[in-house]
Amino acid sequence: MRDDADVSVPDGLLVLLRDEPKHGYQLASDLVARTAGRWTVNTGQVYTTLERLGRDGFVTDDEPDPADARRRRVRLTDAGRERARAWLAHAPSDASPRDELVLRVLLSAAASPVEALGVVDGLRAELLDRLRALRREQRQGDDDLLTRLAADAGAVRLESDIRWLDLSEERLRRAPETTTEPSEGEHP
Amino acid sequence: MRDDADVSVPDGLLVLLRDEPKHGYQLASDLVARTAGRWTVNTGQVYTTLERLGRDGFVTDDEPDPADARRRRVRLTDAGRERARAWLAHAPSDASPRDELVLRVLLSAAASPVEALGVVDGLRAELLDRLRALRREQRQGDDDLLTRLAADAGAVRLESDIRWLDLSEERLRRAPETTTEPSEGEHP
DNA sequence: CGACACATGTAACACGTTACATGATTTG
DNA sequence: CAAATCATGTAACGTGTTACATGTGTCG
Repeated sequence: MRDDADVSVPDGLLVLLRDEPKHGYQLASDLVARTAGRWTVNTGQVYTTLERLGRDGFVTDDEPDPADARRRRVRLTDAGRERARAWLAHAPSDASPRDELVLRVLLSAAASPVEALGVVDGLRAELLDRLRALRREQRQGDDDLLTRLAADAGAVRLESDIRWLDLSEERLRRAPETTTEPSEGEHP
Repeated sequence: MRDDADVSVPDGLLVLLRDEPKHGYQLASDLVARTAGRWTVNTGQVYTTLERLGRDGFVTDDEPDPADARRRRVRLTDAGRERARAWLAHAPSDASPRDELVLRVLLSAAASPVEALGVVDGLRAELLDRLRALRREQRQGDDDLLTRLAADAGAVRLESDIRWLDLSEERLRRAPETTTEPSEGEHP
């Protein structure tokens, strides 16, 4: 079960553990470091997640270092290593069925295409603002590969969301007939 | 609290309730109908969500229809109507910090840019396959505004993900020095 | 010493998913 | 009548978030 689920923290931790056994606190800071600060986790969550990963056989406790019993290192099992590999290899299954932005437009378009045009306008204005702000920041050219990759992702995502809103506006204008359809059939 | 959270089901239900008071089962089917089948909810979840929305003052029970006591209609409060309006008006806060695809590339790039190139290749191949499949389906031209909007969203998203992977590949090729940095400073 | 980073947890809650349990009503 | 649909729920679990509680080590 949970074959096609795309879950972040557990899989992220497993990927980090491929290097070497680590302890919880280190995993939390590595996660921040390796995502250019994009991804922060509450340290506590790391421990509960590790506990579940242990229960499910993806990690085990490493032999404790007698000189430093304070830290509890955890290492990958074979199953854990395989899961990390598979997670890296396969794209998230979801081709945006449940995208928050899309939902807003679809739900308002179903009720009233005219209202939906207003919603599209508002959303696009907001996204354009964000894109401008992001471009301003990026002009500083603060290096670091990871930071650049993440910044690219943000910009590309914003651009494509805006492009989709443009497309949607066109479609909404073109077919604004009575696609209203308030509910079902007034109920039996 | 929960000011900037972007949650789907509760807000989606509130939007659907703007039309008129509805009961749980109807909300579940409306949700499917109004998202062109992209968004399905288990009926049970609707009821637990409605209970929480009621507790938080966003919906209340409508006066029961004595002729049809079987169905329990729920209607928006003023707070609920305002929350629905605000949800429609504002874009999801998150400019992709926690995007599943981005995470895969960042985490593998942090460990080894060379490995990351392989990851990028694999992910792109998969996304290209999906895009081709989606294009094949779309060629049928099965009308319906909502379906088209959702299909556009899927295609635009896939295209932009692929574009980002292209960009990332370039960056990874350009700076493949020793960005390895296994962990921190070998711990104190 | 006192502040701060290191390190490991627990508790409570929100949200989402799957799987059931239980009936009433409609319709073939 | 039997099956499908309508309708309302509960249970168990996974995941994520925030907020604490509790210590140890280091360093100014």
